[in-house]
Amino acid sequence: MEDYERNSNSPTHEEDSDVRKGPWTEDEDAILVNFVSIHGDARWNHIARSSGLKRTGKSCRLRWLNYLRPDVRRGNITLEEQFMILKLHSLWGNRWSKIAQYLPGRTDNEIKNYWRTRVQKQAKHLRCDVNSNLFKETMRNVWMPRLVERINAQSSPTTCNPVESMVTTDPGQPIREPIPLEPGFVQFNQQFVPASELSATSSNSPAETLSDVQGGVVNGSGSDPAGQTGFGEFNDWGCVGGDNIWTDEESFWFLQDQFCPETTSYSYN
DNA sequence: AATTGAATCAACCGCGTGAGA
DNA sequence: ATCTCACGCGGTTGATTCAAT
Repeated sequence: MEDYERNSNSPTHEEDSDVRKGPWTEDEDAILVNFVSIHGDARWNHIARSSGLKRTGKSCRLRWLNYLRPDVRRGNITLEEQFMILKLHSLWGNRWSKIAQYLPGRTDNEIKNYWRTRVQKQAKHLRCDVNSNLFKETMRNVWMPRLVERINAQSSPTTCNPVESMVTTDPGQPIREPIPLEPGFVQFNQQFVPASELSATSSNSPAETLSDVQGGVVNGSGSDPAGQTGFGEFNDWGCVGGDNIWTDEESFWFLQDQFCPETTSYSYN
């Protein structure tokens, strides 16, 4: 028992067979919730031992944080959340837990999964690396403005302000606890976004601020080879429903044309 | 209806870090 | 100053679900 208590991260052989792995049962969940309500969400090895769960402290912690915690949010990632993820990832890279701090109720695991499944899929679609300049430019100049458009479009004037008016230069007023507020951040749709990023410009693209893309054409050229008004719905981007203007394939070729014209040979229908 | 491949997500693993002895 | 331990983070895996054929 002492050995087990000393190092739950490297169990001995006998302990190994005693440690449960895999999906949690409802009973286990109930036990864990009960113990956390008594002991608090710390000292995970202690909770694991004293609860009688044959789980490691690590496993208990993960289950609590990602699933059982009362304030955990489930369901689809909203457009605003997608925007935040893109924005914050462009600042901090794969700092999932840090990004998660700005998305109340979302876990680092969920955000990480979102990035890997949705965002990296788009990179694959574009046949480029997720860290490549092409992909970053696509994100900055097409997808993010497009998300802003969609966020504004879905905002009812009576219930929600357009994005432009949600951006404030006053970082001194925290909206939600326990979102940490860092100097230089601004509020965007009840979230805080680094102010410098909202007005950041790309070296080879037109100035691009949130207000620049208000309900408008993105990426300066605004060229829509199909003579239409938008860039499609990017269904793979988690945008379901709506009236698709472009197919994924058309979007792909458009983006390819924008950023890798030398490699593109195609014709639009 | 059955099969297969892709997508999704919960959970595990290894490593780094910080606190305390 | 060093060691041990617990915790947290990011990467990865594997089971399940979904969609296409």
